[in-house]
This record gives sequence, C-alpha cells and structure tokens, in this order.
Amino acid sequence: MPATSTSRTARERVREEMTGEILTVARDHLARDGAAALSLRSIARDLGMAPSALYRYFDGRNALLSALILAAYESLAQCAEEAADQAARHEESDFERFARVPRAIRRWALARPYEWGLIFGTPVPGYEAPEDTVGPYARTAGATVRAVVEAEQAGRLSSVRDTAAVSAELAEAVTPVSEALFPGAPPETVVSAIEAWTTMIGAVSLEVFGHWRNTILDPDLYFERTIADLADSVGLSRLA
Amino acid sequence: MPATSTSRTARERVREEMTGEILTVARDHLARDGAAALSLRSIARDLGMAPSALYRYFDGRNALLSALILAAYESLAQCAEEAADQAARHEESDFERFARVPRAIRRWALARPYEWGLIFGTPVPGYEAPEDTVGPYARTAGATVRAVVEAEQAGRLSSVRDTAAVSAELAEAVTPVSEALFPGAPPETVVSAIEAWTTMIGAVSLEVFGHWRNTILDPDLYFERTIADLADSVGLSRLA
DNA sequence: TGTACATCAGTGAACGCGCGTTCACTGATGTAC
DNA sequence: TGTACATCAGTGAACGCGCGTTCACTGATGTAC
Repeated sequence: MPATSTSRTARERVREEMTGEILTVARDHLARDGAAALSLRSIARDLGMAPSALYRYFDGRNALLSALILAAYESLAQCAEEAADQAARHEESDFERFARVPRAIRRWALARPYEWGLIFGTPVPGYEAPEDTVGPYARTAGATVRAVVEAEQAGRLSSVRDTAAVSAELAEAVTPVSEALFPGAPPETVVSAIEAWTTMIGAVSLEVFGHWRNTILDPDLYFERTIADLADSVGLSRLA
Repeated sequence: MPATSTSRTARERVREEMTGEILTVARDHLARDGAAALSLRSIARDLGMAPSALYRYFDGRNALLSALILAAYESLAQCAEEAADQAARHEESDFERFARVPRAIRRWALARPYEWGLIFGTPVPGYEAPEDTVGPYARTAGATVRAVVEAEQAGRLSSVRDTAAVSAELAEAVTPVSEALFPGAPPETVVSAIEAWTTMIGAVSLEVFGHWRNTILDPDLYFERTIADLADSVGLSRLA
C-alpha cells in the first residue's frame, strides 16, 4: 500500500528531523562547554523537552557522544572529498589541486574547533572511538593525498628531490598506507605523503588549539607556506 | 635565630612534601580518568584525608588543575633542555645533536599521554591557560631548535637545499620566533624550523592520541625517519 | 469510511550519586617572652 | 627552660547542585480489518 509507506516515512521523517535537531543542539553545547561537560539534561532544556525524551533517540549519553564523534568524522571526510572533487574538475597545476584539500580542512577545523578536537585532540578517556570512524578517517586521508597519487600514476612527480631511500623495514612498517592509498607507488612517495599528512594535522591542531598566539602573527600566510613546502617535499610541480 | 629558621623550614618541608603527594595522586587520576573528571573528593579519598583539607594546599579545583598544567609544561621543558644539554656535551654530528631532543620529547609524551594532552590536546573549555606556561613553552621550543641555531651561527647549515625564498610579509609574520630564538638568522631558516616543530608535535600527537593504530606498524622506525627528514629540510648535516 | 488496536513520542516525578565548597571545630606544631 | 599565645593542618558535617537513568503514564499517530 503506497499510503502506508508514505505515512510511515512521514513519521520517520519527523524522527529524523528531531534527531538532527538534537545533534545540532548537542554540537552547540560541545562548542560552548567541551565534550566532557556534555549533558543530556541541558540539551533537553534547550529543546524544551523532558530529559527522558532523549532516550527515544539516543541510548543514553555515551551513545549521543558516539554519534557526535562519528558525525564529526563524516563531516570532515565529506569536506575533504568535496574539495578534492572540485580540484579534479578544475584544470590546474598539480600543486593547486593538492592545495585545495588542506585549505578546506583547515577552514573546517577553524569553524568547528571542538569537533576537530573530537577527532585529533585528547581522546575522551575510558571511551573507545566507534569502529565506524575508520572509514571516514581513511576517506579524509585519501582525499588529502589524491593529487599526489594521481601525479604519481601519471609519472608527473619530480624525482629531482633529494629524498633519502626508504629501508625495507620502514616500507614494511607502512604497508597499510601503501596498500590502501598508494598501490604500486615507491615507498619514498608513501613516506613523504604520510609526513605531509602529519605536518598538516599538526599545523591545524597547533593553530586551532591556540598555540600560535603571539607566535605566528599571520596564520593564513604561514599555512600557505606550509602547503607549498609540503607539495615540494612530496615532489609535486607548481606548473600546469 | 637558627632554631627558628630550621624549624620553620621543617614545617615548610612537610608542606612541600604534602603538596607533592597531592600532585602525584592528581596526576594518577589524570592518567586514569582525564582532566575533565578530575575530582578533589576522589583525590582526598586516595590520600586518606577529608576533601576540605585540600583547600590548605590548593585554592579549589581550578587552582589544582592550573598547577597540573603548569607542572606538565615545566616537566616537558626540563626534559627537552636536559636532552639538549646532553647533546651539547657530546661531540657528535649536528644531526645527532638535533635528533636527541625530539626523541626525548616523544618518550616523555608516550610515558604521560594525558600530560601531553594538557599541553597540546583540546584545551579545557572555559579555562584560560596560566600565563606562566609561556616560559616553559619557549624553553621547550628553544631546546628543540638549539642545534639548528648553533649550526646556523657556525655557518654549518647546508644551503644546497632548495628552500623557496620567504616573502617579506611572511618574515614579518614570524618575527616573534625570529627574535626570540633565531637572532640574525635568515627567515628561510626560521620558517623551516617552525615547520619542523609543527611536524614533530604533529607526529607525537598522532601517535600518542592513537591515530597510528593499524596504520604505522613500527612507530619507532617511522619517527626516526621523520627526524631525519626534518634535519634535512632544515639544512643540518649528518656528518660529524 | 469507521472502528479497535498497536505503536510510538513525550511527560513528569522520582531514584541515588558524586561533586565543590563552606564552616565551626580540634589538636598539634611553632613562636615570643 | 617554661609558659601563654598564635599559627596552621586537618576533621566532619552540612549545603545545594546538576547529573544520568528508570518508570508508569498520557495522548497522538499510524495500522488492520
């Protein structure tokens, strides 16, 4: 019966809306008070409903926190992938295409410092991150290095860079990344890319967590320089 | 009167001991439950005393937390400076002397993940870091780049590296670092050093916060590689 | 279309808990003469 | 050396609070015939 399915989805639509509203309010509280202070009662208060009502939507405080964490991972992954897709659509230099993703990630993080903290900050203690974060995490990393992978496959990575050879042991230690993101690429490329990832995360974290106050006066400018140096270290050309 | 002064310091010595014990227990709790869950009552319970007794030593929960944060900063600074001092005493290559400090910092962090988190993790919300952290933070950074500064002053930094020129604006944006740590050095050196710092913090954070599970199978090996690449990027020679 | 029933969202009272902080106090340790 | 007093560490009861979670309930929305 079509009537049945449409009306059931009507109920479900309302449910999804309500779930979204709860998550939105929860995110606001997260931004204001941090993850540890997240309180079902105060979220319910903001929504104008009884605390117990939230149990219709989330199986307690921990479940809500898990949902927030997962949502943060997925939001970041989507942001990074959108930037990479957009880059792929433009006819630009390898460098320009690479640069778009770190820029997008940084913007995402500056707009949502506490969600960034859920992913890359101090882990909430006694709390195991949900398994489902592995996927979005990998997608974010994949989007970040996509321009490198493509340039590598097209033979466009400059080999003039003075990268030291990677030992067999190190290549082995890094196989999960090689296999997932760099099939067939030389280990030197893989290692440089991981280091670029590390530097990017570090640069964003230091900025977002406030460590550049009175130290780096123009974070935009500095981040651009970081991106440029990362591209160099990975062998990406600035030419179109 | 000598009797007076010795007996007064006797009382003060006990006081200092007690203060130290409280901080130790607090650090244990921090490691077990995280900063947000730090509780005066449970610390007092562990010490076998009344909660109110803690107010003789710390002016409430926030003050205790501040003391923990400050202690973490100072412990890290001391660790880094000791490593740098030790390096200065050895006749080694510039590279070896540089490498000692990141290694020490990483070891410190792995042994005290939550204290690392107090410094480089998500800031405790609604909580301004005490001003006194500026000093130890600068000391840590200074120790990290000491080998670079010395090599630069001795004219031993290799200039063959293909570092792009730093614009006047970027040099300006970075003056606090130049003035505090690199008097007279070219801005290219300063910027490379800041990037090395960023990468090191990023690498340690990613590892300490658990992001290398199933990704980097041998973190020791990978970190050594990171150090080597940082030294290269900054122009340090591996020769003695 | 109408009726009987099932499903589900949301209420509101209640539970037990651990928390930070205060206060008046006791008793030991140090100080002054 | 002895005595009167001040300082200080630590006690224990009490406060008010906000929390997560449970439970029996009401009433609206959807379902089956």
